[in-house]
Amino acid sequence: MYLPSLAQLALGSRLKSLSDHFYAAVDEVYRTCGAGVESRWFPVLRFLWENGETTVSDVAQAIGQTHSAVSQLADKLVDAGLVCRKKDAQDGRRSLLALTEKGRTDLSALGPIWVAVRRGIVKSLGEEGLEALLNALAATEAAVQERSVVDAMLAEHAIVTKAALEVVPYEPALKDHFYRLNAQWLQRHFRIEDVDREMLGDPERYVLAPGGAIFFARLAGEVIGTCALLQEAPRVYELSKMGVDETFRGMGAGRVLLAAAIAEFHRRGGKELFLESNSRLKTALRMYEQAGFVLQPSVRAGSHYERADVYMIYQPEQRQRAQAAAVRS
Amino acid sequence: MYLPSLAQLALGSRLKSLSDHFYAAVDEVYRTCGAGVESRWFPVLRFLWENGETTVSDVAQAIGQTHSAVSQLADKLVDAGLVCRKKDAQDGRRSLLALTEKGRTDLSALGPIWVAVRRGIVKSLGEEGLEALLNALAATEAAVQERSVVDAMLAEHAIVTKAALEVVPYEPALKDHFYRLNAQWLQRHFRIEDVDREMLGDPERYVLAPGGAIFFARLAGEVIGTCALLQEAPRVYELSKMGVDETFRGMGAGRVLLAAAIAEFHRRGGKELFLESNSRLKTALRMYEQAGFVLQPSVRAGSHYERADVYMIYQPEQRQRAQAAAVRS
DNA sequence: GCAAATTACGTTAGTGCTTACATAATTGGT
DNA sequence: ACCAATTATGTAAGCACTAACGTAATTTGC
Repeated sequence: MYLPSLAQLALGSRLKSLSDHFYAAVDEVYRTCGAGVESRWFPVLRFLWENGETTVSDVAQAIGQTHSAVSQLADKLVDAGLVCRKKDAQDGRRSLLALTEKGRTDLSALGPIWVAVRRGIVKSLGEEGLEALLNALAATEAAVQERSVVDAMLAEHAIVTKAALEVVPYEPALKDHFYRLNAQWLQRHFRIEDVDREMLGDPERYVLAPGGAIFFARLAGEVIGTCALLQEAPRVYELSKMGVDETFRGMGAGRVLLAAAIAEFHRRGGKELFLESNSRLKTALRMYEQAGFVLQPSVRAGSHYERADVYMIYQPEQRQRAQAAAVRS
Repeated sequence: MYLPSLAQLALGSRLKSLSDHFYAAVDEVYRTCGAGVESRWFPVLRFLWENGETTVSDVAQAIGQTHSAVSQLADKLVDAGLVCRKKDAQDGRRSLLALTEKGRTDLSALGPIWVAVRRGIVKSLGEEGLEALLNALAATEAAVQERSVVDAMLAEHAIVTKAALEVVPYEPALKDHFYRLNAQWLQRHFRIEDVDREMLGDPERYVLAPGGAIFFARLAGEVIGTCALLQEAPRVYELSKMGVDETFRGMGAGRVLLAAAIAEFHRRGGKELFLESNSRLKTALRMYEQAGFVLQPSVRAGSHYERADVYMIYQPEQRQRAQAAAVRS
């Protein structure tokens, strides 16, 4: 399942999907139990049952839909013989909805089914699971009700766009981010190998001490990406451990981190810069290419990683030549 | 807001409503930020962005929708210039979807907005609130995925319909049900008078101690109805405080409770049993009649209740005579 | 007391998705 | 090698809902 990995970003889709599942589930129960109703009728029917004669708008207001929706649904319920429409004597604009005798008896007969629905949900989600869901829903409904979500998003957008993307060198306070940001893509696409765990857990010892460097990208206070430059041998460096938080991709963090690492490589007078990666990481590979890395025909001899099936070397002149050739053709 | 009060029973509607709210919120943000995309496109676009060229079915599978939905959405994305369709060379049936150059650059530009969306949701729901929501969603998705919800509901339905309706006498653990079940119909049709509140709040003192009895109807573990027998004077009893949970009406709970109370009246050697009620409670009155109560021409003198406008006495012989007369005519 | 604004509702057109069906390409069993 | 099943996709029809509009009734402001 892919959607859950998008977390907050696809809430609408996930909620919709769940909603459809529940409607379908209840409809199936109604059908197999021979009840002549549909799950989407429930809020209206139940409201009428509890409140007696009510206007269309009142129902709409109560169940959080438009009056049109209620009006159209009422048509169906009238067709099904469950509800009747009356004109309000006091106010000629109003149309009063009420259960018919048949509606009332049919709903009474639905009792056991509703009980089964309720208990079935409890059973399959668990007492606490259901409790948690209902609480979360109630809280979310409250937040959404007063537009606070939209406002918060727009406010954050102002903050984020105003904030500059900055690259900062390693400092001990950022140590955990080094692990977190790399674990994210490793777990998603591969698995964390022992050699990763060592280095990610103690970057000062395995990266900085041997003459390497680490950079972090920070945006509006959030650490959203990292990248390491490892010293493999005198004047030979490896670009590695590049990770950008999934939810912050596409903001150029990778590019600026890469640029910072390359600048550092030059600053230290390096003469060879390479990287190992995996062919699955398409976006990353494209970015490496654009930065001046050139794909080598074979894997680097004696790689540290199982997952390495791509070997690139930083050769900006050669890349420019290749690009020029592509344009000419 | 009415829906939340329905808790589990209207999950579909509540989730749908929330889903729409989120879609609308994100769309509003996109619009005010001038992004040329719609919130519903997000899962597809994001998936293509992360995975490059993919088939329609793969996308559909990943985002949990039908291939038709993806196919139709792809049409729109092609119209918008964000996506292109290619035929797969290996497999002529397949239609490969991929971001166009424009699509890729547009999505890159969307980064800050996605960040804002994410952070906005965090801000307005709170760190823990969001965490709770996401966890609950994930758990629910898992449960729903494997049909366990439908199966559980059907299983419960079998249990509920097969379960015998049992009547049990009062015990302290059931005290709160006495209040709950009576408050339900009182609030619906009348209001809770002070005399009610006293008795419902402390049945041991006001019902049992003066020589009365209370019964509960239980179905598959759930307490769904109650009924009290009050001792008015030596050998004179009042039937009162009969309440059946609205969602369990029509299952015969009222009838068995009534029978239990009458049996208890006989067991105690009572010689007069009466009740006071209200003419609005049509179904209840019909039930009383069938059990042997006979409507009296006037209200009982010195009634405790404002709402009493019906006075009935338990006279089974007389009722039989009346019935016989009705048959003869 | 009467026009203007508001309210209540129904209707229409449109959207996003589904199911059902149609079609073309591929795979598999014999 | 060939016909039947399967797979991948597109298309059509339908459903639930919304937004937008129209109409009738009521309220408000002067």
